[in-house]
Amino acid sequence: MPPGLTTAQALKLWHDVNLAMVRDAESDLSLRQMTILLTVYLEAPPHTVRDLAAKLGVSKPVITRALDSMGKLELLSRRRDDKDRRNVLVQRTVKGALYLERLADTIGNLSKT
Amino acid sequence: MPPGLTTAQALKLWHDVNLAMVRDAESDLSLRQMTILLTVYLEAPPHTVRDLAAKLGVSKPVITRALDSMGKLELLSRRRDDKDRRNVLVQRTVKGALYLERLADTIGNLSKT
DNA sequence: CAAGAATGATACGGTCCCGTAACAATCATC
DNA sequence: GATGATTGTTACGGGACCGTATCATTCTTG
Repeated sequence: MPPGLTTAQALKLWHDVNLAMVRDAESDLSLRQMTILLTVYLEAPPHTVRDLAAKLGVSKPVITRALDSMGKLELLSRRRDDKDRRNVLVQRTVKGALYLERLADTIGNLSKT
Repeated sequence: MPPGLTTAQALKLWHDVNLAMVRDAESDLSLRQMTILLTVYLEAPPHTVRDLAAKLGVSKPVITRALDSMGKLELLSRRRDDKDRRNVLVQRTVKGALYLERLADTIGNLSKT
C-alpha cells in the first residue's frame, strides 16, 4: 500500500518504463495483449475467453486472436475444460512467468529513481 | 523519490493502469507513440525528429509517422526551425497536456490501491 | 559556387490487429 | 432426443504500423 504517486512522479515512471520497453524491442505486445497476460497471471483462475472479454470490455475475437499470438510466443497456453467442453481455460507458462518477472524488475527499479 | 515498488505492487499497478486504458478505448496510442509524447512533455526542448529517434533507438520514419498520427489527434505539433530549416521542432499542445494530465491522474489514483 | 553531408519526408511491400458477421461444437431444456 | 442457447473460432474487408530504400530540401565545406 504505497502512498499515491504525485503527477510528476507518475508520468516520469510511465515514461521511463515505456522507454525501456521500446529500447528493448522485445516487448512487442499490444496494450490489450499485455493486459490479458497480466490478468491471467495476477487474478485467480479459471480464465475463460468469455470472462477475459468481459473483464477487458472487448469482443471475444480479440481474446482469441491475442491467445493465438501469445500462444505462439509461449507466454500463455490453452486447454479445453473437461467439465464443460465449450470452455477454454487459459493457463500460465514458464516463459510467461519469466517475462512478467522481468517486467516487474524494470518497473520496480525505475520507480526508485 | 518514492521507495521502489515490490514485484507484486509493480505488476498490479501496471495491470490496473493498462486495464483502465483498454476499457477507456480512447488511449489508442502505441507504445512508441506514448513514449514520444511523454518524452516531448517531460524533457526540455528542443525536440527534433533526429533526437527523438536516437533517444528511443528507432529509425526516423518511425518518428515522422508517429508525429503524423499524433498531429492529427492534436496531441503534438510540428514547426520548422528558423535557425536551421532542415530541422523540425516538435511542440506541445493543449490537448496533449490535458491527455497526459488525465493519464497521470489515473496512474496516481491506481498507485494508491 | 560546387560538392558533399545532414535532415526529415515519402514510397513500397509486408505484417499484424481490428470489428462485424457467420460458423462448428457443446451444453441445457423441454 | 430435438430445439435453442452458449462458447470459442474463423472469415472477410479495412486500417495502422513497420523496415528499408529513396527522395527533396537545406546547410556546410572546400
